[in-house]
Amino acid sequence: MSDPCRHHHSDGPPAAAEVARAIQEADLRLTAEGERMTAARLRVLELLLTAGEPVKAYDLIARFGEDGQPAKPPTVYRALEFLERKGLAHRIASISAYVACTSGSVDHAAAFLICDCCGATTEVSAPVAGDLGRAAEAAGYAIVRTTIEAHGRCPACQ
Amino acid sequence: MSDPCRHHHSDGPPAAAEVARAIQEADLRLTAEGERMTAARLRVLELLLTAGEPVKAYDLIARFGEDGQPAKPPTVYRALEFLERKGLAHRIASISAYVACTSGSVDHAAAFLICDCCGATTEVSAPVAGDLGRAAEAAGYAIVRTTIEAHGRCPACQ
DNA sequence: GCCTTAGTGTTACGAGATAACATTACGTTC
DNA sequence: GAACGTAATGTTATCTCGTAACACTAAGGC
Repeated sequence: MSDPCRHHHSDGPPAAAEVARAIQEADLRLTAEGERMTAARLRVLELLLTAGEPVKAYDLIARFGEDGQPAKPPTVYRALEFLERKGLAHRIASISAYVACTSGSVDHAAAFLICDCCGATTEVSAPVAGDLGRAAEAAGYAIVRTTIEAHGRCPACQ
Repeated sequence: MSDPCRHHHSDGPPAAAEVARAIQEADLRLTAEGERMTAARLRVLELLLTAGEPVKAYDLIARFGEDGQPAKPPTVYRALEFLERKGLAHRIASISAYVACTSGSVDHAAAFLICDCCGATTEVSAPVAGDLGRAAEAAGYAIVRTTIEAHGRCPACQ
């Protein structure tokens, strides 16, 4: 947010019911895959979902304890690593922040539109077969994962 | 480099003559734009060009002095900020590293193919009018800058 | 019950980046 | 060519981000 505006007009955090539903869905899926939704993972996912926008790791650490007690960094970083591996969260490298995944598909390449004004972030699907895929093919690269982030202004901030 | 291979087979650092030519070119262009190619900026650009691949900021700091004396962090970070602003270098967010620009065009969006095996990095032009541009348009975003990085294996490492 | 493995707790530290302020070099104007 | 304003640098300190290492605990398989 190089030039942040004061008027905050994101869609706002999702309702508690939506968060609960997303968590339940994630829980089911993990169980089906033989993975464990532990307390720490659940808490971090909950924080990400509730925020509804990218959150810094140390903000998660600070908000971790229900009683205001912060977590130890490894606790949160481990949970993030797991959630990312499972496609439930993404790291946004250009701002060193993390966001809950809003895409339905499990194994997907993500791309992000990030508003430098209000911080709103939109996840869009990243078709690997597109421009970047063609460039990679031309160069003979075998792509494993991508980081695609566009910064600018959202409709409301223009 | 999550699974680094031992066989190092990048193109190797560019010849001294090439580095010298690139520096001279940059120098001319900056002067024409009324900018100053100061000692610190020159040194950082030289280090980036000589490396021929992404370099961590603290490696630049360590190598900064000709006599082995490190620089102070702000010295290098300021030079990097300047070089990036002038299109002479790029930051690669997904690995927190910096690389000299290998594209001829001055004001360009860059994309990178990064080999997780040998570290070789190829800069390709990032057509903003492509997939990402369409997604942004559909969402009503006005894009200012992009971070596009693909990780995988280069031809030699496959 | 015993064993293996996945996950967590804790301490400490390494790496990445910048804030703040004093000082110096540069080009311009008169 | 002295005075001034601005760009760039020097310096110190600190802040943020992320992980190594090791001890411990919980969960599931046999």
